[in-house]
Amino acid sequence: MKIKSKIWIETKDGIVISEGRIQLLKLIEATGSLNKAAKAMNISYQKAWKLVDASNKAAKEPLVETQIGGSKGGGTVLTPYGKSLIASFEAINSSCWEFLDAELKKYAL
Amino acid sequence: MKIKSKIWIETKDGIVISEGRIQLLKLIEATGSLNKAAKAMNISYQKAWKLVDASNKAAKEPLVETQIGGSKGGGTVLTPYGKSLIASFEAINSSCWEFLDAELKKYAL
DNA sequence: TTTCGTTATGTTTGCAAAAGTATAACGAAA
DNA sequence: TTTCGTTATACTTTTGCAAACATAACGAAA
Repeated sequence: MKIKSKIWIETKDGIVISEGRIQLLKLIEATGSLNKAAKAMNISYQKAWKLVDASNKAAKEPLVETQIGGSKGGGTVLTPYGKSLIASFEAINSSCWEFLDAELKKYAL
Repeated sequence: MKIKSKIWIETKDGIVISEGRIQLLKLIEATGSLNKAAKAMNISYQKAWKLVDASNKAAKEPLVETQIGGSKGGGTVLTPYGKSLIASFEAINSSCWEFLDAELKKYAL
């Protein structure tokens, strides 16, 4: 008997961050490229782009900044705001798991 | 900026209970019939039946008991275990919401 | 033994979400 | 001014899953 949860943060403009998007953002941070991050996650570039675009539009300020063209083709990097969102979300998420496990123990099911 | 969550309880045999199933179980309790509960929820009987069957199989003991045939055709009623699961789940769920709201306030996003 | 409303289950259909395909735009460096 | 890897976006195809459809089983009561 296990209790599970999925949490996410949203505004009136849509979902800002969720478990799946966290993974993508971390890979962007690691690779400096949305294209490479998508490949590492085994999802299409198009899907990855839509996720990031939706998060950027839902948040009060962008989580990533992109650059098109150049000798290296371009790239995507996290903004300081994006980095802080990841950290906060992960902290809340793991404390939520702890909380729920403790709650479940209160009941004899 | 709002934080949202979905929680559910599962065993190795599958999902025992979740937000959607709670609603169905409550309507079964109110109507005494899976068929009527499905109609009230505007879902097909087949879908409702699958949900209830999956819950029954995943839990250590059934949440509902069904009767086939008879002058009234049959019916479905909650077991005491089913009733206690509903109560526990709802208590955990609302305390989880409170917890997450409080957590979010800790971070300036 | 016929009727009726229910549970139980298999089969088919439809559709929306996901995946795949294609292509344009970009700009630093050689 | 050509090349290259990237971002950005439109269009088409696939496919997984939910809904719809169909039907059997059941048993108390008339």
